[in-house]
Amino acid sequence: MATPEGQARNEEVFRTAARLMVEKGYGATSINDIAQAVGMTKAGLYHHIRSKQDMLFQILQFAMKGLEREVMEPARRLSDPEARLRETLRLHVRGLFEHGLEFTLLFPERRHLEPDQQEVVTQLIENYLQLLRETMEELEAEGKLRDLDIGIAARHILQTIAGIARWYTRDSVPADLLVEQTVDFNLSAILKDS
Amino acid sequence: MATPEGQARNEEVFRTAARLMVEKGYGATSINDIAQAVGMTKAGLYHHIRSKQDMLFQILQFAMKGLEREVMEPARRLSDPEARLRETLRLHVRGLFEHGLEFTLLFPERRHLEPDQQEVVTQLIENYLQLLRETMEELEAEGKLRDLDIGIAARHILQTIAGIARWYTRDSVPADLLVEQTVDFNLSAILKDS
DNA sequence: ACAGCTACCGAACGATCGTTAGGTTGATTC
DNA sequence: GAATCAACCTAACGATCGTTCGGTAGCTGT
Repeated sequence: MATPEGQARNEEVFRTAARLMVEKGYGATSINDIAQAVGMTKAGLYHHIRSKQDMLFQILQFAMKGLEREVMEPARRLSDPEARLRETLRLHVRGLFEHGLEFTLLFPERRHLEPDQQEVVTQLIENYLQLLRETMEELEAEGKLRDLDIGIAARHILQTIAGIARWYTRDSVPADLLVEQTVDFNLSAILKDS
Repeated sequence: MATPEGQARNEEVFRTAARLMVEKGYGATSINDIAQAVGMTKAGLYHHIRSKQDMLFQILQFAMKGLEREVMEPARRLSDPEARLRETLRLHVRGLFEHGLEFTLLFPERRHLEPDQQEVVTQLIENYLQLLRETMEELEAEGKLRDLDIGIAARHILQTIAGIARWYTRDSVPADLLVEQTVDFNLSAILKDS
């Protein structure tokens, strides 16, 4: 893994594994499947990974860190809560198929991890929900929010966006339209009409 | 299966299998797991089922038919589109943990079925989406709908509701509040404010 | 030229997988 | 009371699972 091309190969392994797991599920994706997809034997794969379970952990961490880096961090720089929320949703939908954000679909598969690993992953998603809730609280203080339960609304917003990766195909709908529609759907749901 | 208690046992097998599959995923739920959970050997299980794959098919069909019977059919009896949509969402959330509607969480696992079985299951969900779309078209004709893409909105609505079964626990939020909040969230998202 | 290291491989490990064959039990039917 | 049948069982099938062991080819620094 020290050499550049070694690191590239390593990344290819994890990326391929993540893609297969999204397609077929963690349990249904065998080590052999992954090895064949990158053109080696399963014994060879173990030069790159510690175990199948650890690989899932790495992938989930990678996905969640991507969410943090590409969505939450840039959005947090906006002080106006409405602009921040809009930017959060926009970046999230926009980047769903970049930076490995689509691998967040594997989030439910965290049940295959050890309890303490599960907690790490759960905490990362909890951070995202917390960002949504805090922003909604600010909106409420400004009198812009509808009368609603912030915790439930945050879950619903996350569901609509994360769920896109389940049904969306590039040719069904233009990406720009999808982004616009999804942002508007969620903002209309929680903001008072102005 | 002819005797009443035999049919009850049969139902217990499928219900237990469905519950385990929701908890652990189809691939991670072994025939042995299911057999032990209902107190028999895996050989004994095969008196009740044709195959593991067929069992998943039966469960998915059962869940989708429940959606049809308990949600779509009663809602369709309402002629006013806004009332119909409200009733659809209310019945869906309300009944999420009854009539086996929570087993719709297994919908993504349809990838483990044969192609023609997959199509049957996909068609049943498509019917639900179609009901949402048709109702929204009526609302649009009445001028009550926001300017939005009906196809995308239908997906988002379904995601919010179906996703509830992933995170909801009875003690986190009162059921009545959940129903009310979810219905309002989605209606606010698509209806013009009156 | 030799040591060391990365990136693999073939072969095998025990465990578990879904599935089947063949048998036993106890209740119901004629 | 013999026959039938549902509802299980034990035992085993071949296949596949994740993982490990003991190599080896090829490059790199000395």
